[in-house]
Amino acid sequence: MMGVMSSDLIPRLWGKPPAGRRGPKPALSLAQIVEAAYVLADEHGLSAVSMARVAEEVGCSPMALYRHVKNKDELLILLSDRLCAELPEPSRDLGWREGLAAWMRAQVDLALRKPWFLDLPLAVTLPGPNRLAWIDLAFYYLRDVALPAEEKLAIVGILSQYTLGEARIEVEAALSEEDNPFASFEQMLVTYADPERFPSLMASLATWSPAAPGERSEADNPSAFGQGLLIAGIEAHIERHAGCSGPE
Amino acid sequence: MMGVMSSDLIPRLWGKPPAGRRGPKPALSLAQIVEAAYVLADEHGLSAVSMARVAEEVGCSPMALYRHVKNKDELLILLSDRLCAELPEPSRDLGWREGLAAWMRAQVDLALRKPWFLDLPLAVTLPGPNRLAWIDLAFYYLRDVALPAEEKLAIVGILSQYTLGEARIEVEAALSEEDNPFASFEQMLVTYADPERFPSLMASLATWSPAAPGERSEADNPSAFGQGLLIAGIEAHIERHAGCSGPE
DNA sequence: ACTAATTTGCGTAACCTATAAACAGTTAAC
DNA sequence: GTTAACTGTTTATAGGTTACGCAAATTAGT
Repeated sequence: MMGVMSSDLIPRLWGKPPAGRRGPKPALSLAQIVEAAYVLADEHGLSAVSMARVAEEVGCSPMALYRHVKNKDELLILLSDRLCAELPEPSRDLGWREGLAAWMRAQVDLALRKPWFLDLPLAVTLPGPNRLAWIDLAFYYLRDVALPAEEKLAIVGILSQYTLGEARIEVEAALSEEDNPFASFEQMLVTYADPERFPSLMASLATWSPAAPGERSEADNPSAFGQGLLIAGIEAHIERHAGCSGPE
Repeated sequence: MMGVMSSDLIPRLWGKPPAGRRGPKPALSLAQIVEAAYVLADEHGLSAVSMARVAEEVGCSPMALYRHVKNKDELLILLSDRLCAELPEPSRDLGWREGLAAWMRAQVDLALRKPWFLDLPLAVTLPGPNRLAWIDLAFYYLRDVALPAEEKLAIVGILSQYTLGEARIEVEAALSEEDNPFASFEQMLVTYADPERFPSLMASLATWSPAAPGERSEADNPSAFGQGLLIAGIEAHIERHAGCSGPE
């Protein structure tokens, strides 16, 4: 009957100690499989990570992988947690503002270093040990901020999501070097944007100088704006709830 | 050699008038294909949207579709813009705060009505006419806010991204009715969370009462917190830049 | 106008991928 | 030893996509 929960993903994420093993010794280990996928993604992009290719790499039949992983999506979740192990921890001597900013930047930098990360179909990835350690770091920076755990969790979630978007923009910009990341967006606008159809948008954009190539509008860090906005929001929220930090 | 740009996606998104057609009259129209995909997704979920199934629906061979869309991903982009046509426009008599809140809520509500929306592999979807109209609405609410167009664009992007995450949470919660959306997250924590390994996280979570089922912690709107945070951030940014709204 | 070149729409065949199902060999527990 | 639990393989099916071929329609050349 196996009243097992819908997913053994969690034990697999955490390298569950194999229970009462009865059958033959496994020739493959999960770590080995994930590592093979990692190397493949790193060297040939995420598209090279097919079950067949991974199997070939570890020397087994493609279907053998399914004894260790429920399906390809699960392998990719494991892969994404594996990637989190590559995040370099910023200094712990930072205030929550600078700390979180560095925390975000490290993630964008990782995406720049491993662009295939953004090809992962993430959605609602359940964090594994490595990602959870990264979240723990965010909580470290927030340690002196007087907010309930659930709000901190929500904040970390929002920052993560923003970071992902920022990473996408920067990676795309880096790939089409010298080319504006909004190139296709701009082209679309100039070709089809109809002031009658999109009046508010066009009115606002009318005052926009599209930033000459090679020149950065604000600082040399285009993500500064979004980051600042989010940090400001957190600040405002903290101040607003400064007095009511008593229990209940 | 056809120095054609990498993508004819844009013309396709905008229902490009077919130029100097030379060959036989098309038996299929793009709109017809997208509509078939839309109906399939609506009735049987996104997994029912396979090239073969769509082709069957419009009465042609699977490969015929490739004369109208580059690949399945492009079909899905068209589909996602088609879905944006279903967004009901909130009242225009709202301040920017309330307007943007309603704008976000409408998107979450759409996701609740069409859960398959969240299965779309979106990433960096280039907006089509319908989505652009929706963005225009956001700019309408921001019309009296004195910020440069690029900052407004960044804000809208951040709100969109947050909304998507919020939608995911609410949809998941609605699917596992009565069940905590963080069920697996919580289970993972109680099983594996090690205070030595994740000290900051566990310290913060130690003061967390996991909210009894059926009870909502804050208001009956769990998204209030994130929305409030973002709106507060925007407010703070506006105030900070209140005086320097002059040109350059 | 008539033909030929060209361009376009669609189908067939073939390949790769993911994965379900059935199978076979292995080992520990009884 | 028998059995149950487990590992990996073989086989089969469905879906996405490329290569290619034929037919239709439009344009050019005469």
